[in-house]
Amino acid sequence: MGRGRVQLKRIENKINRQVTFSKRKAGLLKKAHEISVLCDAEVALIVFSQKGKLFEYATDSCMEKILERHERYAYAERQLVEKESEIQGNWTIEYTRLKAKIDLLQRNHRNYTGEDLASMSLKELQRLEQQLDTALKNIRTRRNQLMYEAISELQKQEKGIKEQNNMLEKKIKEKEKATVQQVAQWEQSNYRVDTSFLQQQPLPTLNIGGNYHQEAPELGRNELDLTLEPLYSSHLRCF
Amino acid sequence: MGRGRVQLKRIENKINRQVTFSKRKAGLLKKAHEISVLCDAEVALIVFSQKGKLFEYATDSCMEKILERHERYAYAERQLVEKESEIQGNWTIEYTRLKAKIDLLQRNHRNYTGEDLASMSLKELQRLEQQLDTALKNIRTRRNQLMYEAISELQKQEKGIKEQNNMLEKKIKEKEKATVQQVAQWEQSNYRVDTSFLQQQPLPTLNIGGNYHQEAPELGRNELDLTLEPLYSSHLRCF
DNA sequence: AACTATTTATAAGA
DNA sequence: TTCTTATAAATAGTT
Repeated sequence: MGRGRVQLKRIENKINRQVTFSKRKAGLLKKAHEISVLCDAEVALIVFSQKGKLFEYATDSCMEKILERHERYAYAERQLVEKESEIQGNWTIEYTRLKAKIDLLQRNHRNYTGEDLASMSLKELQRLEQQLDTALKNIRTRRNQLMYEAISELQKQEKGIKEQNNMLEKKIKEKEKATVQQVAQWEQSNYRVDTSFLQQQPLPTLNIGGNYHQEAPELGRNELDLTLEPLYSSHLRCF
Repeated sequence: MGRGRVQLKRIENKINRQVTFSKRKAGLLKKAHEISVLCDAEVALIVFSQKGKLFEYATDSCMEKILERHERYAYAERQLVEKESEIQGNWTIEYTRLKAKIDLLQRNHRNYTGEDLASMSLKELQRLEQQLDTALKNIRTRRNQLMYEAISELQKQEKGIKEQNNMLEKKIKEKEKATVQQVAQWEQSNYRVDTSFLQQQPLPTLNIGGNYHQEAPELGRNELDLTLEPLYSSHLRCF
């Protein structure tokens, strides 16, 4: 259609090519529109010029709809998008729900710390007071229990240490007794003997016996000291 | 191009429409291909027949590449999608954050109601006890204030009513006095007068005077009764 | 699907 | 880019 036959190959002359592109592009868009109207078809036409400029036609000016239809048709990619937006929707709802929950909890918590009482009725205050009173009783009971346990443990440890001490004392006395007897024997049989080494021999045995029991009591002592320290921890104060 | 002129409107004859679609579709695909080759352009053409059948042409048979380029180019829709998925990412983070917050608040709240104390250390228990004690003090102060206000209001109203009563009593006495005098006068001047109606005359005046002040005290009474009712409201117990 | 009269598109030139 | 115009191409109606 024109003054000469056209071979189906790239037009090498740049100007020619551009002009032809312009003309044919118009024709193509026109024909796309025509078939769309005449034949009730859905058409999407996308053209990028060599320079990268975009031209497009879409039936009812709804390119996205047609492209989506195409993707659904050809690649079932649409299902993916739907799934994503569904998740997104759920998240919006969930988000709102969580926010509301936090709001309520925080308001609630403020009341439980004795703040924001102005808006509460006498009835509500009495209810809150009762709840806190109960809570406080539970807490005191639990605290007392813990303290009692700690004291019991201490007493037990004290008793253990005392017993150990008694035992050690007994051993020392026995050793001393034995030593005295031995010295006496030696002195009787041989007057030249040197008794200076006897002051070192019994002591190691005494130390080894002591190590076994001394570590546990020390740990117990530390634990109790910590729990009775002044108050400073505050992860109940996050909000 | 054809034996008759064609109006740009839907071809009503179904057969004609289908035939025309078939012919024009071929022409359109051909022209799309031609411009693509001749002018070195990138073309994507999507056509859905009325029946929903898909026909497509794409330069270098690479539809997806062209569609992606289109989305990137024309609507910056790609950025939108990215932004959305970014929001989605934020939401995941936000969601986790909120969940954690709720968790902490709930654990916290359970402690504040005296539950789940087993896992708390003595130190934590003491801290909690102190907080609840303070809260309870605040709550009791506020409750006492409210009760005091209610009592004051009642006393004020009581005083008002008493004053009113005194005034009314006074009025009645004056009226009686006046009546007695009048009767005495009438009896002096005329012995035939009927005095039976005099027992009804002053009473209406007394009732009218009373209405003005009696409504307010009644309201005050109800308010106090309500606020002192037994505890049953429980929107502090949502979780 | 093929034919063909006609319309339409467009290459080349201005 | 646009207009003109000669001509190729497309296609409506027909077979």
